Amino acid sequence: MITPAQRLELSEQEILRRESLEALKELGINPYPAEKYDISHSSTEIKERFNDDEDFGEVSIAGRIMGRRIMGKASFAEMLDGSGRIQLYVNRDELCPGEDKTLYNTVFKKLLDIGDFVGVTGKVFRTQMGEISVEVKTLTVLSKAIKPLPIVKEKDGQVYDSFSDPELRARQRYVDLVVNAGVKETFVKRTKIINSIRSFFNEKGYLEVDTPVLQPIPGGAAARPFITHHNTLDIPLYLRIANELYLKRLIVGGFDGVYEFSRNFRNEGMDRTHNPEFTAMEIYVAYKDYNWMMDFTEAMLERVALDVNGSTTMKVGDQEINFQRPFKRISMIDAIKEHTGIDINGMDVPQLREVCDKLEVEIDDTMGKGKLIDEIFGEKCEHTYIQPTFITDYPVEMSPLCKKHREDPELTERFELMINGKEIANAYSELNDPIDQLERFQEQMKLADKGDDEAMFIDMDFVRSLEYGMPPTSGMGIGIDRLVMLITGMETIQDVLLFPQMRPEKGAEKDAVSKYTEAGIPEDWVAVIQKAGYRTLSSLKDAKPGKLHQEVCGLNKKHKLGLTNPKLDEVEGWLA
RNA sequence: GAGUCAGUAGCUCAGCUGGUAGAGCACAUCCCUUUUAAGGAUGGGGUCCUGGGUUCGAACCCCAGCUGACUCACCA
Repeated sequence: MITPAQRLELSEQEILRRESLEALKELGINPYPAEKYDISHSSTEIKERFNDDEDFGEVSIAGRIMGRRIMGKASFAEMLDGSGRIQLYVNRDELCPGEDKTLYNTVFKKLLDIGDFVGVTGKVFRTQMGEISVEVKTLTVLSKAIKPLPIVKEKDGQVYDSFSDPELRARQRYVDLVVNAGVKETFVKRTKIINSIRSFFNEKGYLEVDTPVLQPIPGGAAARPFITHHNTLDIPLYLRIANELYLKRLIVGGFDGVYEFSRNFRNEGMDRTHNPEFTAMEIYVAYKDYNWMMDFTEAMLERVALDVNGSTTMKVGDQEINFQRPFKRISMIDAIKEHTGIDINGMDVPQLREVCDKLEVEIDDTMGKGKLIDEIFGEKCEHTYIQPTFITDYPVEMSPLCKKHREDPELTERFELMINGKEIANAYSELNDPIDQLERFQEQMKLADKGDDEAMFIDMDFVRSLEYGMPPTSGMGIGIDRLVMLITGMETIQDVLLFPQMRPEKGAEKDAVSKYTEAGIPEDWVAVIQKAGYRTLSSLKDAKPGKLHQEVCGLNKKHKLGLTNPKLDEVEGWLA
């Protein structure tokens, strides 16, 4: 039954659907049956395998009704299953060969709606318009939708009435996935990308591992962590900002190659490229250096492009990006020289500040040498690298976990991979000198004291592990969400996350029904009073009895609530 | 955190200089032949984000707030 309170809260269409739901039950049809429904084909299988010269035979398919075109005793409907859409042809006398035409006239034409799940069996054929369709012999209601879906129609690539509000799309991803073509495909691709990377690593014999998400010291990156608390231990714990230090401990422990797809958490801003939780993949391989890792990374990405797109080239916006090996390699200092004509090699902090002023690069007083160079690069060079390019040899101050360059102690053996003007991967010859590592951590602490709230914490257990000896190792990290954005051509991280973080939905505040009844207002009328705008008991204080009386009587009539209107003096009593 | 713009029917959006709230799709009723973003006719559906203010009169103007989008700054 639909209660008066529901009648007030639901839209007309929702009420109609609930009434259809009741009507189905009265006909003895369970709108939410428990039994499984056997499916013989997916819609795409049917469309792929249908051949006009052969009898396809009977099929059994199930999915959502996404559109209906009803014409007397014959109708067409569109069914959406997990693989795509297929047209159904529903003929009254095929579906109901006997005298009783209820299933067609009442159930199909009146009680079913767009969004409902049904299963059908029937024969595959091609209509006069040339569309491969299923002629429905049996129809089973599998699940009734009591909320109408947005209707999105499409013809020749032109989309009509698209469900486009970015907030609603992300908040109600289930609706987005159902009605917007291509959304599913993005997420299928995401999984394909991850699977491709995983098989590439597994084929090389590297081991996928799990390391702690709850960490006593949030290490391995410079970022503000989420803090939580463990009751039994009575200690603070942090959600991981990176898994690097744990993977390196495993290299100390004797694994030759380990990797992890790591959900990381950073308590920082949110925008089109940042979500509080995101996925990074990190891999560490013993006895390798960053030159080897560049070759390896190239091979991995070429493989991913081939696995996912079937080609090493892909269009991103106006650009065509080529993942064919080898990628361009250039040192950071050379990149800056190339784009600004200035050779910063060997410059000290005052000189670098001068360069920044000259290039109109914004800086502040807390910035050290590494940060200054990074600013110049970020401002003048980064965005120009459209084709995959390795930028190598970063300043030592920026890379506290990275080994110093074999030829220049001012630099580190680090590379970042730029594609389409953005950083996609980051890799080092890992620092395995425990004494150097401790000093670098201490440098970070000094930065923290200077006000850099992203400087790293010191993880003494990690330093201890290095003291036991870590083989020369190269590690690489890749931002999976951003890689997926690149490969799927999506412009925001929200488009490649199924459930991006959102501000909580806030319903308008309302007092509980009991608060009203305690004040002597009959329960039946509470929802009506709230609908009239008096959502809290206190807001009712200033109400004029005459006006309130008219309002509630009006709502009773308008929404066909079937309540007996109160007398004016009764309403006065509510306000007393 | 700053700036710009937006919030009107279930969805997408009009709404002029302040003067009775609109369209398409969806929905309902009726008609109907294998139709295809089906068609025809008729109809129902609104807290114009919220609260103040100005005004004879506010969806529209002013102020405050809420929510969102975009741009910028920081982080991946």
